[in-house]
Amino acid sequence: MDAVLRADLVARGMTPDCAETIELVRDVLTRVGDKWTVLVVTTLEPGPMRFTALHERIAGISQRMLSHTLRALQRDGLITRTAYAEVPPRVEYALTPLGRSLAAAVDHLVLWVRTHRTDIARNREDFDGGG
Amino acid sequence: MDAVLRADLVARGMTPDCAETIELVRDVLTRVGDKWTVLVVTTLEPGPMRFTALHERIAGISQRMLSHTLRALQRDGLITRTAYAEVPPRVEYALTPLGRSLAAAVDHLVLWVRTHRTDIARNREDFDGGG
DNA sequence: CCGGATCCAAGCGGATACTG
DNA sequence: CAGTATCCGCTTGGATCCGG
Repeated sequence: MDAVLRADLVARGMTPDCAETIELVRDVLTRVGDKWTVLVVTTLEPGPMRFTALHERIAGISQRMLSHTLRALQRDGLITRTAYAEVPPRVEYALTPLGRSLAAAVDHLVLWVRTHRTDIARNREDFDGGG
Repeated sequence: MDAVLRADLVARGMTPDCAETIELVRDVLTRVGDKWTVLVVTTLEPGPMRFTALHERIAGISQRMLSHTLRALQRDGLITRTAYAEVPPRVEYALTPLGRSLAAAVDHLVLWVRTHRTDIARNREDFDGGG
């Protein structure tokens, strides 16, 4: 991954274990924080869904980005991809237990945002307006 | 913000309130998930710190990105910036209560990563290696 | 000491067209 | 139906120089 950064963190007095954790946290946050991941995961929460169903329900996403996002989630083991040998083809995506547990962890952040969004909005207005 | 996306979410059957929450969640995750925010926040956790101290402790960050990251955090009200009229100039940054509460919310994600990082690493290896 | 201004490279994400 | 390929603009982030 980013061995240089890890070495830097260790040099700052961190244990290698803690440094690697920070790396991974940033990595996970970067993935979850991209444009579509949260929407895809929340859309999958009720149950398995097909590619086209996701494409219809997540209005505004392109086929390319839906495909990329699904593949990234699959790579991390957060969703499963099941292709059925039928005509026409059918592919279903579903959250794994790991994906569900991540969604639960993200829920804490969702709760934090719901609680403090007015604070943030006001802070931004003050900062932008008041200089 | 992204009025189009919000309209899309509402069209999907979401309440405007919930749609706005998802927007803000994505917004916060995007901010927190950038390259340096987590490191800056964790570095500030022990107490207030000067620009140069941050620059030294967060090895690898450029002055430009440190400045940008600090300003973004300040804009959201997550840190304070205190400039002292001295020669040479002295500026101190510190987490606000809001910033501290966000750090606590992020801690859940940190815990999740600590718990499941081996799973994720193995999933990626399987996916990359196994095709 | 603190950072703004400028320039530049890499990657994310969108539109469109095309396959099994 | 479920994607892949190509092209392209925009944003992120780094290097460097300059000002208060």
